[in-house]
Amino acid sequence: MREIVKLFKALSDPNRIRILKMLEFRPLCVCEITKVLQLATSTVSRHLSLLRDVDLIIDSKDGKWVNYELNRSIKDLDVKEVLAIIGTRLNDDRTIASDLKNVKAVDRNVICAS
Amino acid sequence: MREIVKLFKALSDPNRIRILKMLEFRPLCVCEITKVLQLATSTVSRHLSLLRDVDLIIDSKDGKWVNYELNRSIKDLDVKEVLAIIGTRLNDDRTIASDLKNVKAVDRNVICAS
DNA sequence: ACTATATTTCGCCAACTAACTAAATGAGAT
DNA sequence: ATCTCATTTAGTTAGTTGGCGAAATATAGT
Repeated sequence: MREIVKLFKALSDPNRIRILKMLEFRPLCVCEITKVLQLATSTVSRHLSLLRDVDLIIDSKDGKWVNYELNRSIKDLDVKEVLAIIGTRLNDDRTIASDLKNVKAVDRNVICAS
Repeated sequence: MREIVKLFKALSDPNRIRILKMLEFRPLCVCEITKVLQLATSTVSRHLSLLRDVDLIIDSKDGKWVNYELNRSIKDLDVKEVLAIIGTRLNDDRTIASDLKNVKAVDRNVICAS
């Protein structure tokens, strides 16, 4: 019970949904996500650790960057299905579409530390 | 976006999940749910109106009672799928199992106004 | 070792949530 | 009309959440 509630809680924030939809396109580092969402880095980091806590995403170090990506190999059925729901939805949402455009344009080597 | 976030928010509370699982068994009035959850009536009423707001449940008047039941004829795909997820989960959860037992034993004519 | 950059953690504040009690509303029974 | 009971709404309070900036941590390059 506690787990599934935690999962839904993780999904009940627009910025976290935006992050998941961005990660559908490709793995991203914190600063790239920060750039698109226009939030403080610390805020984005907090959102990401929340999403990781419920296994929706996984992280891996890459030099000074931390890459976050959707956890596509998850075994947990709840997470799997919820991720599938998110995947098929919101593609015509204004914000989501705009985010996708921004993600495609973003390059961590150019954008971070600016 | 706002809608799907609202839907997940509605599901991110243990008492609301318990209500949904109880309603899987049969339609219930507010006082029956109140009895099982052991919360103030007003609190339960608020939870129910929240679930109704996102179309997870529907209500119908029956004399002095208001019956709440799962909205099984919903068209919205998100709501439909999420309801299906809830439906196949949590049946072995302690609290949920106990709630089911209590719901089966509850009778509005005996229990309400006690 | 020192600097620069990326990320995380901490402490704070404003907004929201879930609980309660009390008051208001609605509908059946006397 | 009045009474009773089920439910909803309003007002209050404690706890949670999401935002920020500052400080701490980690890693790469000089």
